[in-house]
Amino acid sequence: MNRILITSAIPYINGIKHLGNLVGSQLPADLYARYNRGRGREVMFICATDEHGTPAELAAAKAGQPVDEFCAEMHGVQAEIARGFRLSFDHFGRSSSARNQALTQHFAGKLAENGLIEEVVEQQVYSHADGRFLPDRYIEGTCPNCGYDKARGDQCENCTKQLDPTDLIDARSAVSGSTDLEVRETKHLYLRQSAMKDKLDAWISAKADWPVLTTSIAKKWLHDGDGLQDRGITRDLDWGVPVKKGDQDWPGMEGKVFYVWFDAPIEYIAATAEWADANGKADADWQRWWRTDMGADDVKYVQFMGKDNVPFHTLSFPATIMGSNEPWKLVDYIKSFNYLNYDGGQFSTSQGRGVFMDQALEILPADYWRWWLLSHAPENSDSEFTWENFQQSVNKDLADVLGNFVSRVTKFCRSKFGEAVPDGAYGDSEVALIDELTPRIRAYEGHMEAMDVRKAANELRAIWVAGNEYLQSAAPWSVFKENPERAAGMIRLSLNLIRLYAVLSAPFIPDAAATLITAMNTDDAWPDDVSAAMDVLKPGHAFTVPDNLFSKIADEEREGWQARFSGVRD
RNA sequence: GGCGGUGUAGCUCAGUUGGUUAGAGCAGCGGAAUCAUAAUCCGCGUGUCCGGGGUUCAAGUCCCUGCACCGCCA
Repeated sequence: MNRILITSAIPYINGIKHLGNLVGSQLPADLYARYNRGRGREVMFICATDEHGTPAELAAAKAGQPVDEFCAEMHGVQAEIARGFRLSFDHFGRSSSARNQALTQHFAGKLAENGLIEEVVEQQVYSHADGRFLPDRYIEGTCPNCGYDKARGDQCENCTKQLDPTDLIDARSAVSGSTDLEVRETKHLYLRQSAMKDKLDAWISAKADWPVLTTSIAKKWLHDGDGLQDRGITRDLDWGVPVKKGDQDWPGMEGKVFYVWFDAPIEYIAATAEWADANGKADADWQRWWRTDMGADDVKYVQFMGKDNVPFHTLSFPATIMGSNEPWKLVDYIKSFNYLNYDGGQFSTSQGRGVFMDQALEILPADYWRWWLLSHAPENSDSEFTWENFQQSVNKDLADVLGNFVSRVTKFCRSKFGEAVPDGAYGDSEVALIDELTPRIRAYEGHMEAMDVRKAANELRAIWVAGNEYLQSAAPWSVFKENPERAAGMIRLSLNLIRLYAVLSAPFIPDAAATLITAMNTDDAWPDDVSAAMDVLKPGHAFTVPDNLFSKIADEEREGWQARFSGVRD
């Protein structure tokens, strides 16, 4: 399979994500995308904003904007931050697109045709003042249990008791404060996931190579209690995909929209169609990624997400795909992540705790964050961000080991031989280094193929260290005094090593890699043959000495950030 | 209350289907070198693998139990 389809869980439109969100989906997805492109494979890397639902409506109202304008603006903000982190999406779509609307309605129609949609009448609270139905959590009142006066319709945060909105005393709308509420009957559509339980179970059971985090969460939902439950896929809202059966009206569902979790994963497909539209491509150009009857059988499809998104991607979305009875591409591998904690607690969007993506970029270039986050990715268990650890790791790995290697080699060369690759033969120590590097690079590739992010980072670091070890024992600065030609061979190898590092490191630290490629005045072809790769830069090849790749984080800086980010975001 | 997860060196973490003296990076200590961003390289770990039982020739690795922290659900 030389075509790889990669999707990252799509971030909600409401606000800017924190570093924990980033490392759980978009960043490792980008790492994998860049690696595969580096290996010469055809990659389609898709992400988007998840724009529908009540939180977006309320955030827009708070900002005094129509919800569509609000989303358009926030999409722009998130896209800009993604560029700042060098997330190399082929397309960053929007779940509110016409493409997604049509596809979502199409899937709903097919599911209905196949008897997988059930219409259910239920009771829900309607607010006359707001002119809308209110989700349970947007109804406030006094808790009948403990008397707390800001209990929510789904749960009292004070005594943690689960509530029904009708339990609340003096219930009022959390949106407007109005007490003019009424319980009304309303009809909703349910996706009959329970009818597909066995099929999903068999599918998941066959995925022995998936991370246990992924399969264990899926199995839990499949087998816990009464097993996989049907889920409502519609809501009484204005902002969303209107409920339709394909392009036909759906009697009795007028004025309702599909619930976000139904339309959000369909956006992976729709965003690829958006990509085609944006680039003047034909439908066949996106369908070859998604329709197994149009070439997608040759595609390897990998999804990246945090563990909170696993149920939707292992059960709900596959139920949608399978239930359509159409030849859509199912996911081949789901890479899931645990949570990243922040300095002893959790990152929290709602509480504004931790470092958010825009703030991170204000402080330091993307490469610093990319390197630390990926080399500490929460793969096997939750992991922890601390400022001391961040400072030490980044200073040591990036500035001291990699950056300083480049600096010492290029500056030594400039002072003794000038800014061109010197002419000198390779001896035993150079061959020995190549012999050490070759299995290391193969191991690095293996970890990248397996999406073992931390292991890949560790191997890459070891490859950087090998250069310093070599240089230290070869000691061209000493050899030069007696045998300049021998020293020239050592430096020629070291300059080629810099090029090698740039190529290998690009998925982790793309900006620094690009700087090195430019400085070395060379290309970024992958080192399939390490020996040959050590001979790309020929004697006489001109280069320039780059500025220091990474400046170090000073203690005072770290302390300042520590203080600045100790509280909550404004 | 139920279910699940985690608990390994000062810190962040690896430890495959139970099998030799439990590992890595960072920090710390000692040394070498001086090309380089006072960077680099070499050497140095007697850790109750949370506590307590148990299975086994053999357990960080399996079972039971207690404790701590964290999730999810009622």
